[in-house]
Order: sequence, then structure tokens, then C-alpha cells
Amino acid sequence: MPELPEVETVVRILRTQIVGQVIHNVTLLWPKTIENSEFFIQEVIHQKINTITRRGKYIMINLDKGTILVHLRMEGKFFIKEESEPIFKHTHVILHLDSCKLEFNDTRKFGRMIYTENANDYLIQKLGLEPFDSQLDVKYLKEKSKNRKVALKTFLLDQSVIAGIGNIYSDEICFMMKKHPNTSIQRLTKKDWQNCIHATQVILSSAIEAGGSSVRSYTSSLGVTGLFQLNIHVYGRSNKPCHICETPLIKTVIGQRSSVYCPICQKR
DNA sequence: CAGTTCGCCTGGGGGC
DNA sequence: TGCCCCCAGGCGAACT
Repeated sequence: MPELPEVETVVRILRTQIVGQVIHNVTLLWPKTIENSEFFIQEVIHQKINTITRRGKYIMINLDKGTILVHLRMEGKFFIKEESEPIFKHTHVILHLDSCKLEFNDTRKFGRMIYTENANDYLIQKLGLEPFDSQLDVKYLKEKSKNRKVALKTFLLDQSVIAGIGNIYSDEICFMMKKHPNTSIQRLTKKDWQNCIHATQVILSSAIEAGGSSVRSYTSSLGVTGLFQLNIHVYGRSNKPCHICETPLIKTVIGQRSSVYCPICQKR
């Protein structure tokens, strides 16, 4: 399930493979994958891929006039293949390029693509700061949490606060902060928020360095599986011993999401 | 307005 | 072996 580090890994691989190529045609096999398919197909054909960047969990394929925004959601992935190769099962969109085809493949069909000429405007209303933005400080988080009463974990998953954190890393961040994921954000001290920023940056940057964690079915573009399971302390480890105190980890549900935490190390 | 729940999807796994 | 049901989860829509 791609979160920011996995998306960054995909962006870096795509960048080396398809920048500079022209989109000659689009095959759409599952219409809902492209939100504005008629406009999308009409506009992207004959445009060149100039750069590929990332904002939050969105991949930005920047063309001459506009941008293809891609959200992988849970299982979206790209494959770069020879034009003659057979289409994979679960491929929903194919971009036909100069020397290859780019297949967007997504078992669960949750992934989305959209073409827009105002990508920054589109993203700015959905997304908060990047985890590594120098403006991400205690003051910013205090302001964002003002008048809100949600659990710490729910707050971390809110893309309009910090963009890019998903269910794996939100649990990991809470663990590193030594805070119960259900802690009300109103109870967090300045020191807690400082720890939150630190934990977020350490965990996400080391995950990027590792090439994205490989959990379940996640594979990056080219079908390359993520290198290894990055130092995961709590996610998916319910009933297993805490890496610090060996107490069995507890699984619960917070804001409709499964959450795992250590009942001893993580205080409310 | 803020918070909560539901629907979108498929494959894997547990129970029987 | 086969069938049913539950689960995974990001996000937008529809609710309270």
C-alpha cells in the first residue's frame, strides 16, 4: 500500500525511464480509473513528458501544457513494457509512448488518474505541507489542530495537515513518539509535537532511502519489489512482542483504520 | 463546521 | 476441495 516513500520510489524509477517521451495514444480499459477520461485522452495525446515529480501521495507527470496526476491508492502500480508484450491482468490504462508502453495496473481499481492544466491549484486545496517542508513546525501543527478533537492517528492520516502519511507510517510515528494512537490531539504538549515532526521525518526519510517498504502486494514500477521490510515496529505485528519491552502489541480500530500499538510504551 | 460512516474493489485467508 | 464471509485501506460523498 503505497505511502509517500513508495510513491517517491516509483517517481524516481519512472523519471529514468519515460521522461522526454511523447504520448502517442491512450488505451482505457476501466473507465473509472480516469476521472475526466474524454478530456484526458483528447488533451494528452501528442504531448511530451517533461518532468515527473511528487506531491504527497500524488505522482505528477508534467507534460507540455498540463499534468497527469496519478494516485496509486492501495495497489496501483506501473509497468513499463515493450509494445508487443501482452497486457497484464488488472491493467486499466495504457499510455503508448515512443519506445514503450506504460501500463497502469491496479487490482482493487481504487487508483485514479486525472489530467489538469492547474495541478498546483488542484493539489493545494487537498494537501498540507510536505513532511520535509521547513515550514512544518510546532506552530503549524498547533494551528492545524486548533478547534479539532480527533485522535493523534486520525490527525496524522489527514492529508490536509501533512501530506503523504498512510496507515503504516502513522502507526510507526505514534510508536516512535511513545504516544497511544488514540490520544486526543488536544492533550499533546509542545514537546510531543516536536517529537511528532522528528518521528515523521526520520521514519519517512529512512523509508525513502530504503526504496519504500514492501508490505503485501506492493511493487514499484518495472515490477521491482521493494527491497525489504523496513524496520517496522508495530504495523501488522499485533500480538507480537514489542521491540522495546516485549509486551504483546494490541490491535484496535481508530477512525475505521486498524491500528497496532504497545500498551506499555505508548501512553495516552 | 467537524466528525463519522459508507462505498468503491479484488484476492487472500480463516472457518467449516 | 469448495464455499462463504471477513479483511485490507485512501479518499470522496453522504451523512449526523
